[in-house]
Amino acid sequence: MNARAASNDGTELTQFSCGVCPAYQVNMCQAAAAAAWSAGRPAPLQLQQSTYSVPPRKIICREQDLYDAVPVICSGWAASIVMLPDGRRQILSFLLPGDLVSSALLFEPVKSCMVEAITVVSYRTYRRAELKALLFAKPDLMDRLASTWVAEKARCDQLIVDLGRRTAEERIARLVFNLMDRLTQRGMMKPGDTTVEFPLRQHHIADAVGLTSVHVSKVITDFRRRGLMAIDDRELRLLNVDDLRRVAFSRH
Amino acid sequence: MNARAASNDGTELTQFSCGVCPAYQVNMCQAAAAAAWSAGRPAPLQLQQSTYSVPPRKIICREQDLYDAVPVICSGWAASIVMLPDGRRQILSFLLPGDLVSSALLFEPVKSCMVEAITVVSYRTYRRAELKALLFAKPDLMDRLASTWVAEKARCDQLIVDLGRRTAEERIARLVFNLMDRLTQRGMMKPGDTTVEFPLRQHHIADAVGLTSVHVSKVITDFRRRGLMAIDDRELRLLNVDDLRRVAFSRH
DNA sequence: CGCTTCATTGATCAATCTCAACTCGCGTGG
DNA sequence: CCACGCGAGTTGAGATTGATCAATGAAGCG
Repeated sequence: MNARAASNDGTELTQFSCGVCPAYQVNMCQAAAAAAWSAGRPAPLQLQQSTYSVPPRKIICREQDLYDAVPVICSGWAASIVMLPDGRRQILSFLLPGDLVSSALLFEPVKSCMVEAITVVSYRTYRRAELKALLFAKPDLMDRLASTWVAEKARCDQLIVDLGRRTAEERIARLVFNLMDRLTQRGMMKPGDTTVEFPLRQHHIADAVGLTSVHVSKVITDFRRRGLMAIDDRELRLLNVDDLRRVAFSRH
Repeated sequence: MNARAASNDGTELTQFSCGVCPAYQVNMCQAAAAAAWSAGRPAPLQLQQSTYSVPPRKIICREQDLYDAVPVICSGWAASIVMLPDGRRQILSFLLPGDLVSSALLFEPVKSCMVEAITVVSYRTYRRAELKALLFAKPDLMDRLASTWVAEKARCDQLIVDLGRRTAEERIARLVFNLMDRLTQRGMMKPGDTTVEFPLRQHHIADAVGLTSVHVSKVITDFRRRGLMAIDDRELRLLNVDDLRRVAFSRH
C-alpha cells in the first residue's frame, strides 16, 4: 500500500492512502481530507499527497520544525516529548494514527516539545496557513476541531491529576486503560479483546507517568505476579481486567 | 461600583462594570462583550448584565452546573479543582479576572472539576449556546479564542512537566513566577514590582503543585530563610528574584 | 470566648530514586 | 560465524524526597 522512496537519514517519502488509516472518524485528519476534496478546488492542500516514514526512535520534528508545519500521524505510534536540559524528559502524550501532534498547532507554531517515533511511523505534514484557511472555509470542520480539542484538554487535565495526586501503580494502570480506550476508538482493538499490540518500552511508560524506568519495571513485574496484566514481546495481555480497573480507578 | 442584592447562601447578585476588569485585553470576556455591543442587537446575551459575588472558600460551581453555564471571573481569585473521592484534590489552574474556567467549556459541558473561590470573587455566567453563536458570528472572536486556548494548553503542558519531572522547590518557585506573569499581563502587578497581593494559602499551593501543605510550608520557610521570597499577610515579597529564578529555571 | 483555619516544627515512615550489576536479544562489523 | 556493543528489562541495596502523624501557637470570626 505504500510506495517508497528512501533517503539517506532513515526518512522516506511514501504514498499513504487515508482509506487505510484506522482513525477514520476520530480526528481532524480525515475531515480535513474530505473537506479538501469536496471543496472542489484542484489542489487546496498540496502537501497532502506526500507522507514521510521514519524508523523507531527517530525524531520526527523538533520545536523549530513546527514553525510552519503541522504534522499528523498516519500510522504507527509516536510521542510528543518535553526535554529538560539535564536530560529529564516528560512525555506529554502518545500519538496514534490520525492524531495531530497538538491541536494548538493549528493556530500557533511554538511549542517547547519534540515528536519522536516509537514504532515505524508514517506521517504527513500540512502547512498551517492552508489548514487554517480550510478550517475557516468549512464550519463543520470547526466542530470537529472543537471536539478533538475538548478531548485533548480532558486528557491533559487527567494527566495532571494523575501526576499530582496518584501513586505509581495507579498512574501506570490508568495509562494502560487510557491507551486501550484510544485504540478501540480507532478500531485498533475490539472492546472485549484481552491482548493488543503494545509497542511502548518501559522507559516510554516511565516518561509518560513521571517515574523512573527502574520503578516502572518493578511495578509491572508486580502486576504480572498478581495476575493483573503482562507486557511481553510488544504485546499487552490483560489477565484480570476487573482487578486492574480497581487499581486504576479505586480512589477514582 | 457594585450594587448588591444579598441572598441567604452568601451568593450575591451584583452589578459589575467591565471597565473595571483588569483583564481588559487579555481574554475572551472583553471581546465577547464588545462584540455583543457592536452587533447592535438589543440583548444578545441577556446574562451579561448580572454577575454574582461569592465569599472566599465558597464553591462557585460543581460539574453539573457547567451543563449550560459558562462562568467568567470578573474580579478576585478562584481555582478549578479536581477532587478524588478519598479527599485528595488537585488544582488544575488558578483563575484570575477575565479568565474563563476553561476555554473547552465554550463547546462542551462536562468536566469533572469544580470551581472554588479563593478571595471574594465576582463572576458572570454566559449561556453556552449564546456564546457559541456569537463566536461563529464574529470571526475575530475566534482568533481571540484560539490564542487564549493556545496559552491555556501551554500552561497545561508546563504543569505536566512540572508535576512529572521537577522537585518540590522547582514546582513552587515556578508557580510563583507563573502567577506573577499572569498578574502583570493583567496590570495587577508592574514588571519591576517586588511585592504583590497574594491571596493563596499554602494548601492552595500544595494542591496546585501536587505536594502536601506541610511540605509546602517547609519549602517556603526555607525560601524565606535563604532570602529568596516570603509570603506574609496575603502578600508576596520577592527578596532575590535572580536566585529565585535560578531555582525555578536552573534545569530549564 | 470558643471554634476553626492556618502555619510551623519535629519525628518517623513510605514511596520512589539512584546506583550498580547482571541478563538477554539483536544487529553489525570484523 | 563470532565478538562486540547497545538497548532493554530485572533485581537488590541504600539514599532521598516528600508524606504522615502529632503537637503547638497565632489569627480571625461569630
